[in-house]
This record gives sequence, structure tokens and C-alpha cells, in this order.
Amino acid sequence: MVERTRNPTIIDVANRAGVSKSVVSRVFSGRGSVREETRQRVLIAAEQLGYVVNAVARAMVAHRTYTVGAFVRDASTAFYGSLLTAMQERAAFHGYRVVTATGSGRFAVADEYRALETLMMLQVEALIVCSGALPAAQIVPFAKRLPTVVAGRPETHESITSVFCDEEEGGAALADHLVDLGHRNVAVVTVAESESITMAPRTAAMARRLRQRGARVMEIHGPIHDAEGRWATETLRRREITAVMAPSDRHAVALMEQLQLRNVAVPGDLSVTGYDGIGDLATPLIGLTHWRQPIDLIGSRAVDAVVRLLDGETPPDHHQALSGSLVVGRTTAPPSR
Amino acid sequence: MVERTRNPTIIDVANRAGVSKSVVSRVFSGRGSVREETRQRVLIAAEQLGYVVNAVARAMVAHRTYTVGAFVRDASTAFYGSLLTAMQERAAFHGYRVVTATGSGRFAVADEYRALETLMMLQVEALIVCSGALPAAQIVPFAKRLPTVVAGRPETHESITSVFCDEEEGGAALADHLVDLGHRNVAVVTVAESESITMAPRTAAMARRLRQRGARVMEIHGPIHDAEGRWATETLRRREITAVMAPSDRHAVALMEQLQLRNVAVPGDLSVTGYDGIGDLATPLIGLTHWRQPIDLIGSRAVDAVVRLLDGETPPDHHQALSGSLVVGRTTAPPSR
DNA sequence: CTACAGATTGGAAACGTTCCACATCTCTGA
DNA sequence: TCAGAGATGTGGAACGTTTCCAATCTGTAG
Repeated sequence: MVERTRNPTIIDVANRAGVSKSVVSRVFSGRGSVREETRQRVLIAAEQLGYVVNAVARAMVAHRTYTVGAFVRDASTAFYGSLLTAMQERAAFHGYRVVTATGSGRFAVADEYRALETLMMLQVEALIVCSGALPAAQIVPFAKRLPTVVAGRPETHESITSVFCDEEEGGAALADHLVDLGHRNVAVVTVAESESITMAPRTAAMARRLRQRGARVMEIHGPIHDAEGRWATETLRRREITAVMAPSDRHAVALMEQLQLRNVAVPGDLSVTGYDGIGDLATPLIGLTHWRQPIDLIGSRAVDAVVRLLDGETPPDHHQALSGSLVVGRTTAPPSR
Repeated sequence: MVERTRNPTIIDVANRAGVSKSVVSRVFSGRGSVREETRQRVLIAAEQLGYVVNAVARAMVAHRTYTVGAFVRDASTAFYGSLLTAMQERAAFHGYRVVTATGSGRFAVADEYRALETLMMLQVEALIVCSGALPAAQIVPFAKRLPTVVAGRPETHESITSVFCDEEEGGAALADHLVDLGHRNVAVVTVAESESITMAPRTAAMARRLRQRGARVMEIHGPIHDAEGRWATETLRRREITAVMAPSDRHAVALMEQLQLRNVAVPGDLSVTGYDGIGDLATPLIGLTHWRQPIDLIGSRAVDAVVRLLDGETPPDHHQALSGSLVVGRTTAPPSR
């Protein structure tokens, strides 16, 4: 069984080593000088007692926690999972920790606000907000008190720094790819803006570029699941649509599952494009044509920006737009008619 | 710019509200009684000052952080990502937070040990170890001081509680599935035990059951990547192998990518099985036959066990083995010869 | 009006560290 | 031998809470 005994403190170590607590403090914090022989005595005493520095007490007096708060809406998706991992890694590089608070999964703004407040209680030194949904107005009050960076979505409010991918670029590139292949009648699967702030401009960019290049565009409201699957496939067939652009890899794969069930061949009957290139769906086995976002880069740049803000510098780019790359797979081909 | 002003404290609020700090403390901690009118005055003062409770100071005096430390070897995989999310969610349900420490990704035991020590510094109240690699001997010293649960792998040491999936069951079920389909000559892709403690018994169970049921077994050391791909496919062909069992979905998909490049049809020429059923690789689009592990359940059960230990109860099952389920997809079929 | 119980409030100690001012020790060079 | 400088060690204040105990207030019953 676990014994719930009080942890040894700096004073226990001091007594055992026959020195004052100040010396022990200096040994473990690495500040100030200690005679080598004394230092060894302290280390041995600490070892014997199983002493570990109490970061809570240290944080309290030092007014520093070396902790960055990450607010993530739903960490279960590959997008946020990868983002989090990248941030954690980069933060460790700078000597910081990342503590995560998660929204409810449902898009309740009140919950998200409360999660941010929890991070404040934990005395995080800075905030990285990775929520496609939380509006800027909710973030600003926090940004006034802490260095705050929004990651993964463009945010033009002046008091908030942001790091994101240029959605225009990706949407346009995919649209160009399809038009170049000869598609002139394309469907774009859209998602409500309230669900994802990033996907709306993404699909808007697709539609705009398609029209610019003379293609006909039909918008389908996604996601396409079981019930809508049949309706969607029929519509696509009737309208003689030859390609569908999804707002994410996930949406694309869900669509392809429906198409597969209904014997619509990809890319034979219909070309399909995705968006993200994050996680396992980017496997060559599926071969989805998509726009790849440099998610790791977003994470590490966001952390870099936060660290610079903490150091009192202003980051070089207040709003950093990173660019992705087109990955052509086997789900797009020239139209068959 | 962000102003780095000192945060308001309980005393600032007390002064503004014209009461003592004890009263403010009682208002925010919810312990003890406060006259309703006073409470309102305090809340208003706090609101005006933008006061937020300092969880660090609170933790220090209360000797409670309501934090569980999760040690994860590599959070970037879908397995650990899902596990972490499940734990976080369940912990929140119990009123706890999860703080994560990550190993180096390389399998350096020293690094992993240091990560655990970091968690101790943070005064976590309990530990959940989710590393397939960290040996029990390294965990025991921590388990002596904190309630400790090992999640996702069996651990028979008496001072450690564990929650895991029964690897025997899954391996055997998949083997049965193949033998029932008529396969008599099967390859099993193995992974070094040092790389993953869970995969070794898993593949061992596969091989054992195959042999029991009269099939010939060939072991291939994985993973199968570019270089080995050609060799592996040739070997499989030469040995007249009709099915391959991978130690994970990921390994299975990597193998299938290689097979695809070399025009080996699945399941026409070769049946393939995976293991995990976690993350996006379980998509019907790929249709991988695999053993599905109830990862969310592992996470939440691990947290439940930890919370019970924290409450001083002994969890009902010291070692909990959960069972998974067989998912038959389109990558397995009767052998063609 | 008085006494008493219960509700409410205030003051002080404690938590485990860091940091500051100060004391002491050791060594160097005149 | 002595002064002074630098290295090393000590003790106490401070950080922002909670908690315990004592003090005061309020209301009720005798």
C-alpha cells in the first residue's frame, strides 16, 4: 500500500546534512556558491531522504511557473493531437511546460471561457489558444493580462498574436489542380462557420477560385454521413458533378466511405480532394489528394512567439501565415466525360 | 503590449471590500459561512479587480494539487493521444487535472525517469504510467510514494495497479479467424520487446494459437519499411505464405503500402490483419481486419483506479484485463490456393 | 433585560521555497 | 602579521493562500 507520509522538505535535508536551509536551496536551485564538500553532503542527505524539489513552493515565491497554458477545444482529433505534441516538444526545448485545458467538446463558449480561467488559476505565464471556435472578443480580456497567441487560425485583432496556415493558398491550389485536370462542374462541401472558423474561409477560397477559372460550383452542406450519403450521391450524379472538394481529410474520407457503399468509383466516377494532411488519413494507402498543412510548424512557431513575448520582445511577425503544400494522390483524375 | 503587473491577491480584494482576507478566502473556497451581503461585496470587489484564485498558493497550504501525472512515452501516436484524451476527460469528471510528461521519444530509460521526477516536483497526487517500455523496476520507487497505475500494459508487480487489454485474447482471436478462413501458412511480424512491451506477448499469442491449430508460422522481424519491403514480399511469395499478422494497425498499413507498390493484392494474394482499432486507420475505407482495443475504457478505468487509491480504497481489481473485439474487414479472405 | 447559542468576522500561524542582508571563514599580498 | 576581498554559510522575511481560534455580533428564550 501507498504510505501517505509528508514529503521531506528542504529543512529535513538541511538538518540531516548539518547545514542551513539556505545552502540546500542554493544546491538545488543552482544559484549562489556552495563549497564542493558541502554540496556533496547535501546531495547525499537528499538522496537518502528521497527529497525532490517542490515546484509548487518554488513557483509561489519565484512568481514563475515556467508553464504555458494551451487551450484546445477537442484534443481527440489528429489535428489538435499533433499540434499539442509539437507545442509540448518545443516548449520543453525552451524550458517550459505545457498544461492543457480542454473545452467541453460541445461548442459551449461558457465552458471554454471557464477552461481559460482554470489556466489562469494555475498561474500559467502565457496562453496559446487552439480553438477554431472561441471568438476573439472572449480572448482579448486574457490577452490583456498574459502573452497570448492564437494558433491554427487567423486572428486579426491587434492585441493578439497569431500563427496559422494561409487558407486561401490551399483552397486555391486544390481548385487549380482540379480545373487543370479538366473539371468544370465541382461540388464543395461546406461546414457551418460556428463549427469551425478555419474551414469556412478554406471552402470559400475553393469556390472562389473555381468560379474564377470558369467552373460551375455547387455547395453541399456537410458533413456527409449515413443519412445524407444517399441523397448526396444522387445529387452529385444528377448534377453531373465530376469532383468534390471536402473541407478536411476527415470529411473527404467520410464521403469516400459513402461513395464506396454506393459503388461510385474514385477517381473513376468522381474525383475527391481533402485538406490537412495530418495524422493517419494521409497514408499513401488511401492516396487522398489533399493540401498538407505544416502542423508541427504551427505548434512550434506558436510556442516560439509566446516565448519571445515572455522575454519581452515583440515577435517579428505579429500574424504569421505559414504555407502548406499540395499532395497529389490517387483520388483525383481527369473527368471521365 | 502586455502589461506585466502583479496579479491582485486576496488581500487586495479584502481591502477593497472592507473585510479581512479570511472572509475573501471563505467566499472563494466555499468553506465556512459568510453573510450574503458581505459575500456580494467581496464578489463585486473581486470582479472589479479581475481577481482569480491563485491555485499555486492554494496547493501549497492545502497540500493538494488535484493533479494526476500521466507519463506517456510518445504522445504523437493515435494510441497515446486517445488514451490521454480519455484520461483527461475522466479525471475532469472526478475533479482532477492531468498533467503530462513525455519521454524523449527515443527509448532512453534515463530520460523517462527524469520525466517522472518532473511530475513529482509538480506535486502530482498520483501517477499513471502509459509507457510500453519503462520497466517495472523503474516504476516501483515512485509507486512506493504515490498511488500509481500502469495503463495499457499488463504489470504483475504487486505494488503496482494496472489496467490493460488482454493481449492473449486478441492475438488468439485473430489467429482463429485466419485458420477458420483456411490459412495454414502464416507470417507474424514481430517487434523487439525493448521497443514495445505490449506487442511481444501479442504476437507471441498469435504464433502460439496458429501452431496449436496446425498452421505453419514464420516470424518476420518488423517494421516493414521501404528497404525491407522488397525482401519481405519476395520471402512471403517464396514461402507460399497466404496471410500476414501485424502487431498493430500501423504496421499492417505500412506493410500494405509495400504490398501495393509491388502489386500484391490484399486479400487476393495475401490476407493482412492489424491490431488496435484506434484512430483513423480503423476507417471502413481501408477496411482492415483487426482486433479493437477499448482504449477509452483503459483510460477511464485507469483514472478511476487512481482516484480510488487516492480516496484510500483499494481498487476492486488490482490488475484489470479488459477485453476487445474482433473487427472483420476486407483485408482477410480465404487463401486463393 | 440578561444570558446564551449560533452565525459571522478578524488575526495569526503555517505551508516550502527563494532571496536578501549579514556574519564568518579562507586566502592573498604587502 | 594584518587588512581586505571573495567565498561560503546563516537567519529571517516574503510569496498568497487556508485554517484554527478567539472575538464580536445577532437573535431568542427566559
